[in-house]
Amino acid sequence: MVKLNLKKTPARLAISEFLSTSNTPVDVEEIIKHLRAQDLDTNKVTVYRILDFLFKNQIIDRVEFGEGKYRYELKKNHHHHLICTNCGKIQDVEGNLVENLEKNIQKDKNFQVKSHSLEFFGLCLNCQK
Amino acid sequence: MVKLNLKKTPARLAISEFLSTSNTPVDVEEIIKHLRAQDLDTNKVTVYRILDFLFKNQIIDRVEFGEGKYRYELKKNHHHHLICTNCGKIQDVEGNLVENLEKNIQKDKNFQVKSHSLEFFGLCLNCQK
DNA sequence: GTATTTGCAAACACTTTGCAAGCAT
DNA sequence: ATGCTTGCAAAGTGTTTGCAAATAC
Repeated sequence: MVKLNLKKTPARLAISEFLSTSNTPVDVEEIIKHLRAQDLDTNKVTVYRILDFLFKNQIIDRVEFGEGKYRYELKKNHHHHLICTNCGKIQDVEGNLVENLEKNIQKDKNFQVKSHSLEFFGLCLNCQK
Repeated sequence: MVKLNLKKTPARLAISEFLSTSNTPVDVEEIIKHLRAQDLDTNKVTVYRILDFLFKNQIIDRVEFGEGKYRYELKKNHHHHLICTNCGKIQDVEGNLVENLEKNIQKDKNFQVKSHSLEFFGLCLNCQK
């Protein structure tokens, strides 16, 4: 793991554990619900702060699926997501895939692709100096 | 254009015009700033309602770039975006590209890709019934 | 013991809703 | 004339901040 001044508080341990076992990006509400289920009544603010901490230390990724809120997942090998616009189910697609993507997903995953968004983050020419 | 019960109010005309001439997705703040610049003091709520109207009628797209807010752009041929994480500049990448993507962008666009996100929207097997 | 972490209250940013007044057709 | 559109006020989400109390080490 990363070397950090990380105190192992119950909330942190539980959130890390939850993110480890969850196989899709989760939102804050789901995290709190999970904590409650194991009798941890952690304040929402604390959850945000823990996520912020993990995010800034590059332990987790923060993603958006057009819902107007963030989702979080442990950093792992690069992958994409299949988001069902009907039930909200989120599946991972492993891969460095790039070609005939939608067709293959349609075939291999039985997922009816309606649309996708591909965004790049980085530095434009001016900002690379 | 699409046939709609669309009254041509000043705000709608100005927003449509702005979206037509803007070559990147804009947020609500930018729209309001633009309207003010031409002496249209349109209420923020009205802007949201007009965007909602255009979005629901599939005239515009609504995108998210991990900023915690929405951006809007006229629907057009499929493309991706280059978002500078330093200055916020957004560029379009035309295409049905899928392969060696980052390398090519790096080379052709002089954009230093740090990361990208590729999300698919559609229906999972259960929801296709 | 001490610095870090937490909870509470409050604020903040973005977006949506209810309702009455105003306007385009 | 009338139904669509707007403005205002308010509320609804999701997220962040200030500060004092609690806690891990």
